[in-house]
Order: sequence, then C-alpha cells, then structure tokens
Amino acid sequence: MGAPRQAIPGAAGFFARVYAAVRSIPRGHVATYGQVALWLGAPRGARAVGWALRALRPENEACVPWHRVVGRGGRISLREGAGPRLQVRRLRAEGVRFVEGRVDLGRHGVRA
DNA sequence: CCTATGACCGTGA
DNA sequence: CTCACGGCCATAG
Repeated sequence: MGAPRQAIPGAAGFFARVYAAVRSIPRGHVATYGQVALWLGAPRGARAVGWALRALRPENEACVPWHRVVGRGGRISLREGAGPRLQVRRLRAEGVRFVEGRVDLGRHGVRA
C-alpha cells in the first residue's frame, strides 16, 4: 500500500486521466466513482479512481474538484477526518441538495 | 511476480 | 433497510 510519491495534476497515466475526468464535472453536479471509471474505459475501476483522488495533495487539490465525486447512491465515501464535512460543505456551496444525508443524484448527478 | 491497501461496487443473507 | 463477502483496478514494497 502506501501513498503515491507524487500525485500531481500533470501526473502520467491513470491518475492524469482521472483528474481530467473529474475536472469535466460541471459545477453543481456530481458523479460517482464508478461513473468516472466508466468514462475512463474501466467499468470496474471505481476503486482505482478512489485511489487517485486519495493521492491528491493540498497543493493540487485546488485544481481538481474532487468533492464532486461521491459513492454509489450519492453517499459520501470519505470516512475519517475533516474530509466528509468539507465535501458536503463545498457541494452545498455549489447548490447541491442533500436528501437523507445523500446527494440527490436525480437532480445533480451527471448524465452518462 | 508476489502480497497488501484503499475516498468502490454488486450481490446475497 | 443494513451488513459481510468477493471481485476489480492501480500502485507501493
């Protein structure tokens, strides 16, 4: 395991493709990890997408709207630290509506 | 090439 | 509905 040495916006290969896909998510909208994986041509690579986002550092998180990526059903996948609350706060700031603690995908989910 | 880890997902109990 | 299991993928040693 272990965190990637350098996950940068200009990263090569998979990470870069994940970041590019996440940047394409419009403001006020969200996509699921599985959906992002699908865009990359890896229908089963949702977990790898999570890995790429986890690798984001404070320096580069600014150029990647990671908060627009949620788990299946609109659930927040972050579990520890200030992450979960920060993600919710940022989404609500973009006008994203939460229902029963989950993002209303019918209203804010990006369409395949 | 091996195993271990994780911001996942689908399925079945 | 929730929970546990197994499978997937990329990356680190």
